[in-house]
Amino acid sequence: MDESEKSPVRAKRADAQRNEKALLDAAAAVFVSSGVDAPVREIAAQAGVGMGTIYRHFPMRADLIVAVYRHQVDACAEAGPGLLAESASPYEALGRWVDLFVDFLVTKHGLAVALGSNQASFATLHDYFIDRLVPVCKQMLEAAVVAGEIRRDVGAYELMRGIGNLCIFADKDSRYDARRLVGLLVSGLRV
Amino acid sequence: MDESEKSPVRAKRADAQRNEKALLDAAAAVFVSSGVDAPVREIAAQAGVGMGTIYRHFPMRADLIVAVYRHQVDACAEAGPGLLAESASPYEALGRWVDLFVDFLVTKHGLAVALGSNQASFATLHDYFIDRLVPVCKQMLEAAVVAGEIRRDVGAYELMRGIGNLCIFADKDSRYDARRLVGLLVSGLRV
DNA sequence: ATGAAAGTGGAGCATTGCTCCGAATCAAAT
DNA sequence: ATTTGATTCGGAGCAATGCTCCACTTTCAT
Repeated sequence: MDESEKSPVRAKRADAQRNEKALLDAAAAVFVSSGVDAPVREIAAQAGVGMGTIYRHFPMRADLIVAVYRHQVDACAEAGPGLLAESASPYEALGRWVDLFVDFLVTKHGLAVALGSNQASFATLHDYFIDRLVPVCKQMLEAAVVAGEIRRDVGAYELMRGIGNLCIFADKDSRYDARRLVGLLVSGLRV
Repeated sequence: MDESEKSPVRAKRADAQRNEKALLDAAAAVFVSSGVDAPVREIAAQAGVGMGTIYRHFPMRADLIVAVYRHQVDACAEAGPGLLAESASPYEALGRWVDLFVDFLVTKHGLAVALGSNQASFATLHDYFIDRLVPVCKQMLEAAVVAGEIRRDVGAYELMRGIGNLCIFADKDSRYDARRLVGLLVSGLRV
């Protein structure tokens, strides 16, 4: 996967590359302060570009969100096999992996909502999370089933959606602890 | 609590009463077809009144939502003690009561989101649900704890919020079954 | 019947998502 | 260095929506 030389198409213009970088940085900053549902204008202003430029580089809001969080999602996905290998049991590995995911989600204001929403503008985001994380989750789930630790009738997709949902608005209410409830949900998996 | 005769203040004008009724009916209909987050203009149009009239009767969106669903929430709250009395165990009663709540929530498009959101405009809604349902839930939870059926470290408020969250977007994705996941969450309560 | 109080309607402002196209910029060719 | 065609940019402008404000209308006690 070499990004630097694509023979068929001409490389992107220098200013376009600069702007894309600026946009990514700006979005990351704004997402932290105002959540992933911050106004497009705010991100554009922070990056010092016009709105047209945002839509040119990231046609849908989800494209920008994915670009900003891709690394962290990948890291979470890649942590799965390691946990499975080094944990005392598949169930324990699953629990630790889920904690990773929850910690990621609850610190990204508004991300869990966007994830659950089936709006067309968020399709890319939804799909990226699903494509990347569901297979890992599925693997851990199956290992735990084989080990006889959990029930076999819960799918990885459904579990991930449930965890995502439990993280919605978790940052807005001090009386609500998403980690604790996700823990409850996961212990509900036990045979 | 007699609504029909309030001595000190003059009774509401006849046209105002008519409009309030029309608004309630219109809102109920629109909530079914377009969800509780339907545009205010749509509800006004359906009721055949101006927008000013909506805001006069129901200053915040939550007021209208509460007015529409008050009966059903009350019914759910009142079903609690009966279930506790007639079920084989407190835990079973809790499970059945939670099913009632979930069935109510998943059929009201967008309600679960509004419930979880801590926006000021939804404060009344949030508070009404909490005031009405948390005490009932707490009672069942405590009974189940006393019976030694569930762990004692989960609060009623947190559980209700978790259930509400699991119902978010439940109507938008056929691969996701809120009832099943709530069931999982509740079985996670077991000691 | 009448006038004050209560209620109404919808124009209008603010916010936000998104499109569109003339202007600005870039890079290849000369 | 200049030209020139392609690429990219910027932000005005449109549409949707929440909410306010107040001149006008309706009701009702007198």
